[in-house]
Amino acid sequence: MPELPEVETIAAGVHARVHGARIASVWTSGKPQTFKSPEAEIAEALTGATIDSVRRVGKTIVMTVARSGSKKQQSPVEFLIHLGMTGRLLVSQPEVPLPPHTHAILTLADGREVRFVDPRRFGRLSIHSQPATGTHHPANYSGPGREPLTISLEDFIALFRGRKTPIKAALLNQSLLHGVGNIYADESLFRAGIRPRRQAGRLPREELARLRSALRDVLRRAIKLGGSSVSDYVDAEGMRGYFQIEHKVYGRGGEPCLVCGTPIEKITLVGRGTHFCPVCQH
DNA sequence: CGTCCCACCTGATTGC
DNA sequence: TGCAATCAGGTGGGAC
Repeated sequence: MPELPEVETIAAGVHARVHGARIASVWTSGKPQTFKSPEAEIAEALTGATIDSVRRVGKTIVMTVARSGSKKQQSPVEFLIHLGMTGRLLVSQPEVPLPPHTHAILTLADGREVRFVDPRRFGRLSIHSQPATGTHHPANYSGPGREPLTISLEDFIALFRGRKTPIKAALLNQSLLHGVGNIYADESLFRAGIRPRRQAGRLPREELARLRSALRDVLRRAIKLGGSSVSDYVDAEGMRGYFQIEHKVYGRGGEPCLVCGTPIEKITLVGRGTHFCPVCQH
């Protein structure tokens, strides 16, 4: 479900509400598929720890916790939350009824609950212990991909060099770029005037430059509007985003292009619904 | 290694 | 109305 802007919105919202809070207890659902680390390990690492920060890396939410305690300084621990298609991370008062498909609850010392809810169970939870000292590089949460908001033009162009795959498939490939999913791939290609089936490696640098800035603009604007709520996406407080109002092609198959009036085409590409304007995109 | 395709799940919507 | 088919914001693994 959620792509970079939605995950960014959720992580920022959860951070604002819970950083500095102590985790009093942890409950997990026992659905094995959800947990990439053993549930006991997750519960043990988080119980009694303090939440330092919650941030986004690619489409992954990284909660960093510290276990200050009687023992000497312990290594920091990172709780990784990937939302899959339908995952939600909510901060709720305990009296708010538990939604169906709740798979983990971190109960905070003040009684509030951080809840992970995920009907389709494509989401994943894992725990990651960092070495306390040393010169290791940061954990490779989402593979080697680059962040689309900070990558330089030269590096962006280099990502696609020699690739025969359609540009849309390349945008969705998380080992190239982090955080781009189906909505923002279609929207950025429309804004850059590029057809989704074009071979990535054959796009001239001028078009790739347009694509890079279109992608940045779209992602930044979507973050400003709190993400896209297509069906059930909500932020940490259960609020919907508003970027879907500005979608120009995603979900608009058959409807007139907002620029030229031609019906938007919907095709299947790399197994995903793909929307584009046959006139505005070349 | 690069690329394609399917499996993994539930729920909402569409179509007969 | 009822029920089956189809479609969803993602990823990881196996086949080629």
